[in-house]
Amino acid sequence: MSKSVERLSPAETVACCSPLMSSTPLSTAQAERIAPLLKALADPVRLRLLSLVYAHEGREACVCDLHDAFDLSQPTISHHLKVLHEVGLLDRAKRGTWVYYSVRTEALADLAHLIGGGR
Amino acid sequence: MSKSVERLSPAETVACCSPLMSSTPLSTAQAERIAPLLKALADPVRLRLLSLVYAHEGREACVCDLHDAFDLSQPTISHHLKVLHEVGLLDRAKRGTWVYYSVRTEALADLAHLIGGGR
DNA sequence: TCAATGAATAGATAGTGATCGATATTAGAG
DNA sequence: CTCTAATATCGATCACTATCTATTCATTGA
Repeated sequence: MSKSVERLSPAETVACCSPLMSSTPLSTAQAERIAPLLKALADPVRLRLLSLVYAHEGREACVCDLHDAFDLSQPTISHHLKVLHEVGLLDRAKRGTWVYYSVRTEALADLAHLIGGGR
Repeated sequence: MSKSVERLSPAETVACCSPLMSSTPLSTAQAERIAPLLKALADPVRLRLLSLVYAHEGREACVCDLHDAFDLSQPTISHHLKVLHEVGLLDRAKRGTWVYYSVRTEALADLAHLIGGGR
C-alpha cells in the first residue's frame, strides 16, 4: 500500500498538480500543498544553502561546510536545513559524526514545472 | 538610460541569474533578490489568485471576480493582489471603476527556469 | 452635484518565523 | 569510559505578515 497523502512530503504531493497557469485554476487544497514548499524556498539563506549544497563537491555538503559560508550561528543553519529537509527539498545522510545534505533535484524540477509549466 | 537596479521589480532582476542548481552557487545579493519573489508566491491565497486570474476569461480579472472565490474580506484580497503586483508577478490596468489584473507569465517562466533550470 | 459602487488605505491584532545562546545528543578517539 | 567535535533541540525575543473593521478615494450615473 502506498503512503497516505498525509505522510507525503510537500515535494512529493506537488508532482501531481497541474501547472499554476492552466485553464483550470488551483483548488484550495492544492494551493495549501504547494505553499509550504515555496515558503521553504522563500528565504535568502535557504536559497543559498540549496545552491551551495548542489555546487559542493560530490553534490553534498555537511553542516560545517555550509556554516562557514554564512555569518549565522550553527543552530540557525541547522534550523534552515531542517526546514528544507522537512518539505523534501534536501536529503539527509548521516555518516559518522557528520550529516550530509544533498538536493532532491527532481523535487525542484517538479516545482519549476508547476510554476512555469503552463505558458 | 536603463532603470537602475533599485527601481526594477524583483521579477525583472531574476531573469539574469544563473539557475539555483549550477556549478557556481548563488551570491548573497542574488539570493536576496530572488527571495521576495518566492515569498510573494508562497501563500495559498496568492497562488490561487494567480491561477484564477490566468484561468479567467481574457486572462484578466477584476478584484470583485476574485473576491467571490474566497472567504476573505475585500481589503485582504486587495492586499494580496498588491503584493503580487509589487514584485512584478501581476499587471494592473484600471478601466472605469474596475481594476483588472493579469499574470506576467514571462516573470513566472523566468522564476521557473531559475528553480529547475540547472538539472 | 450627489449617491452608489469598486477598490485601496489605515490602524489594530494575532500568529508565524528568523535568530540567538544555552543545552542536549551522538559518535569517534584515546 | 571519558573527552571532544559535529549536529540538533529548546526557549526567548524581535520582526514581519495575514487578517479584520473602518474609512477614504475614484468613477460613473442620475
